[in-house]
Amino acid sequence: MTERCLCTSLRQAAAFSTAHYDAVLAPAGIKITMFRLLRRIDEAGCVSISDLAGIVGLDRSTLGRNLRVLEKQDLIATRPGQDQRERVVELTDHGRRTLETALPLWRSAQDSFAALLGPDVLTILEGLADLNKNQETYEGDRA
Amino acid sequence: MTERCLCTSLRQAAAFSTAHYDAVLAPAGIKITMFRLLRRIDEAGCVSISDLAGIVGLDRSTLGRNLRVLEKQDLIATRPGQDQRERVVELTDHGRRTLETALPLWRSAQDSFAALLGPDVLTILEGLADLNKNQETYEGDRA
DNA sequence: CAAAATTACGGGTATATACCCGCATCATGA
DNA sequence: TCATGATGCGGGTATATACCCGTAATTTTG
Repeated sequence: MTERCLCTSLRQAAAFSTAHYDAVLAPAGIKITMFRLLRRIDEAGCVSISDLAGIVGLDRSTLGRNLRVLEKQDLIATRPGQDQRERVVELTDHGRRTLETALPLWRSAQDSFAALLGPDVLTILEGLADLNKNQETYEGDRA
Repeated sequence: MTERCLCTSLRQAAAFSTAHYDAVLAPAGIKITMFRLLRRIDEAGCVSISDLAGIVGLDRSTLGRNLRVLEKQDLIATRPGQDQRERVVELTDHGRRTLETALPLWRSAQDSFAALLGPDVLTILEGLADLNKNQETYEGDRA
């Protein structure tokens, strides 16, 4: 019985949780990763890709590709900003409706997952999310 | 301040931890994902892809692709098994040496990460890894 | 024993992610 | 004002992962 790799445990737990949220969100037609982006874009209103990347803590190019998928599904729209280098992102109507459909589903996934974990684990998990605080420029707000 | 998504927190924590382990393992020329596979293959001695997939809890095709990378780096060798449908995997000498180089590095990554988390979180995290127990056929052994 | 079901694998495709590089565009300072 | 440097973005490529499908081999069963 080799000692468990903490990193591997975390990765597996993340994969498990992702599958759980994805399954619950399925009726809305989006997955947890995309839900997260939509929610952040909704909050931000109208952001550049780089700014959003800072907010969500993703690489800019990663985010760009993810956004292209969302755009193809007509969930978001992008257009050049005042600064012609920027592309500015915002939700479409369809994106807003999708987000509204997804929100109670997310709520339910969140609650059932929290119940599965139990209160102790919950507290810990919230703390875990702050590991990244150093890396990320993003700060203060929670999600 | 929107409520944090537990799934996203977990995913971010996993990403952070992965970066940590990868950085520490870098001198050995492998990442934590590959280290994990090498270690399991070493334990198993000589397994088929499907069996190994069961052990590590990965999709067979995912594992197949990962193994191809390891094979290209001459860390493992594959050959057809007695059952001609199977491909059987084992470490090469280079793979074994790499694993030996990597082990103390992993140890160090594990210790520093554990220290970063603190004992409470540690206990929790070990429990988290068992979330998958249901999904996975894999059982009993730890890593 | 031959037909049918099962199993093992690879390939295609998709998601989610990162890094590096090049090309625009903007901002600055000589 | 205009060269130089910084910034924003996309593309190329790579890793890590999954699902589905087709093909080949084995096992089961009638």
